Amino acid sequence: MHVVFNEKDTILQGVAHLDVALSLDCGQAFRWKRCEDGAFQGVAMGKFLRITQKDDTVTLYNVSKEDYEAVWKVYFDLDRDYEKILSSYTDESLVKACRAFPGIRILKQDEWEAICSFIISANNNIPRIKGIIERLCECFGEKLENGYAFPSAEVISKLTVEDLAPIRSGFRAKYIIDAAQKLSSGEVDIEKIKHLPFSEAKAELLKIKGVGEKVAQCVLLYGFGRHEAFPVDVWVKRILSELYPEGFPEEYYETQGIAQQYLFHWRRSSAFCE
DNA sequence: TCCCAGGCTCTCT
DNA sequence: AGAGAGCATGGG
Repeated sequence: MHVVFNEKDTILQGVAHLDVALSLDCGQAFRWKRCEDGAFQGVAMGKFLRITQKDDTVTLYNVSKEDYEAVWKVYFDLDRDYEKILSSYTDESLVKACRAFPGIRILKQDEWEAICSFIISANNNIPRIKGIIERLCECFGEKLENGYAFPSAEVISKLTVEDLAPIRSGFRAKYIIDAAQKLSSGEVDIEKIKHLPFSEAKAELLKIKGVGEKVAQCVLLYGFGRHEAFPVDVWVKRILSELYPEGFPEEYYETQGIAQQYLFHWRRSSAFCE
């Protein structure tokens, strides 16, 4: 991959294993919108981004070299060798899933945003998750030039369940507030979690109300970049019972979160029945 | 009207 | 330890 910085934009040429649309809209992040012209726009890491892709050329508009290096290169996981990872998958179903939707990358999202987003995801569907998060940002996030930042844990920690009524998150409101309070008080420490072994990191997240096994796995995968995390929702549960009744192959442990994302998207799509 | 959704908490065995 | 009810909301 070749990266070009012109006066305004950052352009990636010869990109391999990156499908921007698929990665931004496969159920791991909830704040991206597809524009009528096919571009994607959204806010992540406190910054607005407009991004387009044509074949193996990706353009990040109004992105400086500094922002690319510090933010978006990390967010899109561009330093990881997906060719190497995907080619290590020899399992028949997994190969099918990867071939059906090549280019999905595991986004490295903000840790707090991932915690909050996946608390909201509990017993919920993706369109409604997006709506709740959008209202959360519009009501309590900092206004940017384009859109709103994700509100900080500090801001949310001072709110009540009644304050959150406008976002219509239902029974999850009390969990959002509990998470914000535990994070802003330091009872749950993101910096500490980053350096803990997997099971201990998960145990820290489980201290938050509304965070159970599945949400914790999602947070570790999408917020902390822990690719050994393996979230099991209803779709992955179907995959496991249908295709891996003896359990998911252990040989893929280190990257099983990536495998899981391909399988999740494949099982939800019509391609699965073909 | 019913069922389902990237589940969790609480309670009862 | 494991099973089951209840939970807010809205789309199909």
